[in-house]
Amino acid sequence: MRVTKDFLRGRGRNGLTQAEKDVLEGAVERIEHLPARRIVTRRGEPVTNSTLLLDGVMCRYMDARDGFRQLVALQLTGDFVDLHGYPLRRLDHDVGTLTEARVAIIPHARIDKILIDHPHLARLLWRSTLLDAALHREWIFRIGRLDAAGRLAHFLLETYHRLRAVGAADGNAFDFALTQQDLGEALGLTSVHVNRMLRRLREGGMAEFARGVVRITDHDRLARLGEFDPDYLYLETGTWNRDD
Amino acid sequence: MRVTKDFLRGRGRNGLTQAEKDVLEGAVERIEHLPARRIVTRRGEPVTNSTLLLDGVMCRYMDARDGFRQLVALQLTGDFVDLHGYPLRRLDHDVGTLTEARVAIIPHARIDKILIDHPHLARLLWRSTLLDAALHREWIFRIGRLDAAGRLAHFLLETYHRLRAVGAADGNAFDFALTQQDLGEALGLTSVHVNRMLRRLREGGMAEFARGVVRITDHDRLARLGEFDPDYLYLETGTWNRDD
DNA sequence: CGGAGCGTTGAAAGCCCTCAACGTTTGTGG
DNA sequence: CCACAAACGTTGAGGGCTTTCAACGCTCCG
Repeated sequence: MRVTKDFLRGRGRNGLTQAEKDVLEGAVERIEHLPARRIVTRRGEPVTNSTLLLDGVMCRYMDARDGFRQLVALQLTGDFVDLHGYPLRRLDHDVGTLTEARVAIIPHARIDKILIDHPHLARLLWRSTLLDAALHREWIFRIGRLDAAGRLAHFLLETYHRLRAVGAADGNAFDFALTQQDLGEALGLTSVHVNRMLRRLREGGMAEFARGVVRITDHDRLARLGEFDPDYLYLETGTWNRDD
Repeated sequence: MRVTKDFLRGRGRNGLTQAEKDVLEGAVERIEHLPARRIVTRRGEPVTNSTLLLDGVMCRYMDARDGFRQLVALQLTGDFVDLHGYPLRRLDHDVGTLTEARVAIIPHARIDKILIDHPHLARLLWRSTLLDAALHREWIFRIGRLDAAGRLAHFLLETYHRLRAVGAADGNAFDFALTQQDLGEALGLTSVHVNRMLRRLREGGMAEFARGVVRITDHDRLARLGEFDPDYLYLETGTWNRDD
């Protein structure tokens, strides 16, 4: 089984030729296991490898003066966590794990070769970094324009659709080992208020989150509350994604 | 005079060879003039050209149900407004002008050729889209973790440093033809509260904004208030020298 | 010169935060 | 298997920041 099988899965992986999948797989230098709640990269450090997340949940974040931190991205299975470090050479944020994680390490020197020898694959690598940017934009919208309940609704649906694309959502539920504090750091809220809003969603019959499992109980009303439209995820529609 | 002279100016343009500058200049199909307050591209539309902003201020934004909009990016001289539309093929947000603008149109077919023939230039184009992503991340931080005065301070400094990089800030002042409503749409605030916070910055002797001109009167205190560090702008000189 | 858009200011209401206490779950060592 | 501690989750009360609503002044331009 290829370790890169979930890269762009459900989001344009079908645009890769078999040869390109082989090239990408061959670019992996090694696999690493990371414990939960570990800082992986600090902002400003020069980076020479990029990291493909195979399993687990990681995040990118920035610290505020008051000790709180703001998540700027949540990385799930199949995501390149820091491919943007290839053109940028250093990162403007920290990277860490939230759960235990398994990652594939890809040296930048091998991406150099891809740019020269495989321009079409290079364009898809570029594209994958821009899917992250589209997520960033939606996060700006979510924090800037939605109230607390709307932000939570939007975030849960975003995560649900992303996980479904890589086959990690089972029906209307998915495993999600984040704390209410984590949710608050992603949404610009306190954990106390996240707790209250989760209760509101639960009592409204829209979504439940307990013991590391999220269940979407009324997708339509949740989407209306969070003004959620999965357009920005650039998901493939109608195609079934086999494991290759 | 090259129309692409401000592309990556102050932010890595020196990494371009003369030949690459020529290639980029040659990729321009035509120049267009746009009036102020015009919608240029609507979300979802397929895009086949990319737009380099030569002069003026443009923005990217998303509409909320309540009629308000959230800016997700502000584009200044030298910015590619929608280069991400090249790998993505369609946009997940609207694009519009705030002031009159002059733009260069670059067909995607010509970028295809750059990817094949000029991998190093391709990497710098990729990089320029990731500089936008770094701005997105900082916007998430700003809206998610700073109070209203901090957001405003941070935003004014960000704009000041970006304009300085392309030679469009004169000492501690720069022309900035936005309304307080525009600022609110960028910062997730109402125009009324923007007004109050501008007064606070003015009375605190930190910054002034009147008649389309911003003046930074105490860079250090403003930076402290906005927790601003220009690191994420990836400016070439690394300097954020005050001119006072 | 009149109107529309923008800017300014005040008062009141609402959303979210802070602080605090307590209950629940998880993990660890005896 | 139990005891215990630490982390996480839950709930209430009060306060603060921002919004809402409203009114009015200013500027610019047709």
